[in-house]
This record gives sequence, structure tokens and C-alpha cells, in this order.
Amino acid sequence: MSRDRVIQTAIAFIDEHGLPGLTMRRLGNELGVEAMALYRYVPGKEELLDGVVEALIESMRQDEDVLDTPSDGWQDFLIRLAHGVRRVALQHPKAFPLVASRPPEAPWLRPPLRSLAWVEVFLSGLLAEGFTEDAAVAAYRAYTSVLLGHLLLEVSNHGADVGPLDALGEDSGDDPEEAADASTVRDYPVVHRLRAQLSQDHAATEFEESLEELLGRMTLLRNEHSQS
Amino acid sequence: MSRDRVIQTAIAFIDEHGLPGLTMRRLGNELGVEAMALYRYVPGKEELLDGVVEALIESMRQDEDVLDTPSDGWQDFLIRLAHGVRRVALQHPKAFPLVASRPPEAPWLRPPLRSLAWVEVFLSGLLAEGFTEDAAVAAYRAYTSVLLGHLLLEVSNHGADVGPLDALGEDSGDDPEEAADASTVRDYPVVHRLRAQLSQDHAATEFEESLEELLGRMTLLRNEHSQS
DNA sequence: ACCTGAACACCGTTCAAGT
DNA sequence: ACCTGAACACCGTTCAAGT
Repeated sequence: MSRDRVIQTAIAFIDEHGLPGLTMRRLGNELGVEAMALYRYVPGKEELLDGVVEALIESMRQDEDVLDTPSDGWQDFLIRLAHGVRRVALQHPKAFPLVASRPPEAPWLRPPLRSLAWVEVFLSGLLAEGFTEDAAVAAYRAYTSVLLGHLLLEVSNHGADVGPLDALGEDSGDDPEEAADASTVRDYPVVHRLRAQLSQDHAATEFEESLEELLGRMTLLRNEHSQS
Repeated sequence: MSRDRVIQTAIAFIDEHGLPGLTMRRLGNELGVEAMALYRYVPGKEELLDGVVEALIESMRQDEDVLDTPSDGWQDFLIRLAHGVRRVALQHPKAFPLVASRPPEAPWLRPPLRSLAWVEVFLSGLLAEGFTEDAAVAAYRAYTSVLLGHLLLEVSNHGADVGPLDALGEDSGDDPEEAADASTVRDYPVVHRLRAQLSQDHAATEFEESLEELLGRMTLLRNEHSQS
């Protein structure tokens, strides 16, 4: 038993049962122990969740496709990092919203790149590639904003169920074909007509396009001299 | 007493005490009634929160600067709408994350524009302005993604405190000057050096810039013939 | 018609006590 | 050193009972 085992088990539990299902008592049970025993390894549930977030983003360190430092240009570097974050999000769709919703340690540690270690990697990578300090910081802000918006939406279309409360064994219930019941949709003719298009999943290509756009914006940033 | 009064009181309560502080029992108390009385107006806490989300975004209807239909071009239309959403987010920073985290009724009702009514307004506005159906749908996706990413980050730097759990009367504690304690920051030289820049708040101008970029992308979308 | 009291099955967390 | 039992102060929710 160790802090790390507690946190890894919590991640597995969230993946399987959803965030609202995670309980100190149930997590203890999963580990073959009473809930009170967990307090030896973690100060409380809040800190457990912070540990989960940290473990998730730190898990990118094991990802060989994510670089510590640019080796083939800053664009390649940022693309690899973005895909690394996306992989984490898609592997843990029910846990990822925690990365967005836990209060950050500092206002400038922005989800989803919210550890000092990764911010350091990001900024020093760009500086090494010729970004000014102001441009690197501006790039960090734009980058996190795009990743957060896209991944949160993508993940919510997978296993979301992330609200502050929700049943543990919730059976998905309604036929997906008629979610947001049809009688209401019919009152909105354009939505009704575009139903098919709206339901299509283009998350992957949208991600690539947003990323490309973002890199384009950064190229401009990089070549500006002053950044207000 | 009415469903609406319950929901409005819930919003005010969240604004003041934070999301984790909201409890059926405390909300009843706020209304001078026992918790059990609320169940006459709302089926449960889940539905209460859904009602809060709906009330928040529907409150934009009262906003005179937000148009129902484009009157001065689609760009003006979308800019007004974006500022309307941002105003709601900034007026209710502690409640806004609910808009992002409640499971959407359908996968194509994307936060923060997650009501049929507003999606209808959005899409029919763009169609009336010469967008093809595919372009309008693609625009909806890009637009929601940008708004969500930016506003969630902006709001989390205001009154966030939004995690699934948190103390009610949490005293903000640490000197903001030294959040994420300094001894650790010193281990990351670039972050340490760029501390000042990282702490600056450029949310408003970043918002305008992202929006401008987004509209630029949409102009291209609008002029394409086929959209895969 | 609207609200309440009492109860149920849960929570997170503390702490003295066991081994 | 590590875990447990019992307890405390809360939750959301149900339901018979009050007025």
C-alpha cells in the first residue's frame, strides 16, 4: 500500500465507474481496506483528486512521442505535446474533466498543462526555438485555451457523466437516436434539419485543424517584436 | 415559492458560497423552508443543477446587445453573442463551470451554447447570412470550442473553487504573491524568470484576439464549396 | 395544496483502540 | 507501523403525517 497505489486505483475506479462514483469508502473497499486506512497515504479526498490530476498529466512523461525539448522544430514539438495530452484525455475520458475543474495551484498554471514541470518544458522549448519571452508566454496561453476547449468537448461526447453528482450504475437509458426528445427538437426547424450533420463526429480532424490554425497564429507571434 | 424562485436562489447561493457549498438542506434554509419542500418544485438535485445551467444561458435573452438574428452582418452577430456569453460567465464565475461540466442532453448540444433555442439562433443566423449547412455546423463547433476554452480559463482565475468538493467558508489563505510555493518554483528556472509575465491578466484582449482569429477561419469556411 | 418529522442509506473525517 | 470500530456531523431522498 502506498500513496501511488491509492492514486492509481482511484484513476482506474473513475475510468470504470465515473467521477461521482468515487468515494473514500468504495476506494478503500477496492483496495481491501477500510476507508479510514487511506488517510495514512493521502490527507483527504481533495488531495486525492489533486493527486489524480497530477498523475494524469505527469503520465505524459512515459509517452515516447512527447519530447522534452524540440528536436525537429517548435511546431513538431508542440504537435507532439498536443497529441500527448489528447491521448491522456481519450484514455481517461471520465477523469479528464478533473484536469479542467480542480482549482489550479496558481492562476498562471493553466489546465490542461498545469504542472510546473510541463510549463517549464513548454516555455523553455519555445525560448530555445527563438521565441521572445513575451511570445512564449502568449503562446502558452493560446495553446492551453485551444487544448482545453477542444478536449473537454471531445471527452464529453465519450464517457462524460462528470457532474458534481450522478448515479453510480446509471444505465444509459434512452436510445441515442432520440436524445433530447424529438418532440422538442421539432420546434427548432434548423436544428431539426441539420440533425444529421450535427451528430457527426469530426473530433479528430477538428483537433488537427485547430492545432494548425494555432501554430499559424504562433508563427506570427514569434515574428513580432513587441507584445503588449 | 416556485421552481423559478428555487433556481434563482440556487444561482445566488452558488455565486456567494461556491458550488460545493450548495446543498438541498442549505438551499431550503435560504428559502425559509425544509429541504424536503424543494422536491415539490424540482425532482432532485441533478435537475436543479440542470435548471441552473439552463437559466444561466437563457438569461442572455434579456441581453439587449445580443441579437436574435443578424442585423449588421454575421460577424457582428457572432461577436455580440460571444460577448453575451462572456458577460454571463463573468457575472457568475462560480456557477459557469456547471455549464461546461453537466452532461449535455445530446452530443451535439455543445457547451457553452447548449440549448436548442440558442443553437437554432446560431445556425439560422449563419444560414441567413449565406453559410452553407455544412459551414454553419462547422462554425458552431469551432465557435463553442473557442468560447469554452477561453471562458473556463478566464473564470477559473476569478472566483473558481469549482471542484466536486470544497470547504464552504474557505479562507483564501496564502499570499497570492507566493502561490504554488516559491521553493518549488525556483526549481524551474524559466517559469521562475517569466513569473511576472505569466501572472499578468490579459484575458480581455486574448478573448478579442481569439474571436477575431475565429471569425477569420469562418470566413474561409463560408467560402468553401464542399465541407467533408 | 403545501410543508414537516422522522427515517434510511449513504458521505468525509477523527480518534481512541486494537494488533 | 498499520489498520479498524465506533462515532460525529453532515448528505440526498422517501414517505407518512400534519395543517
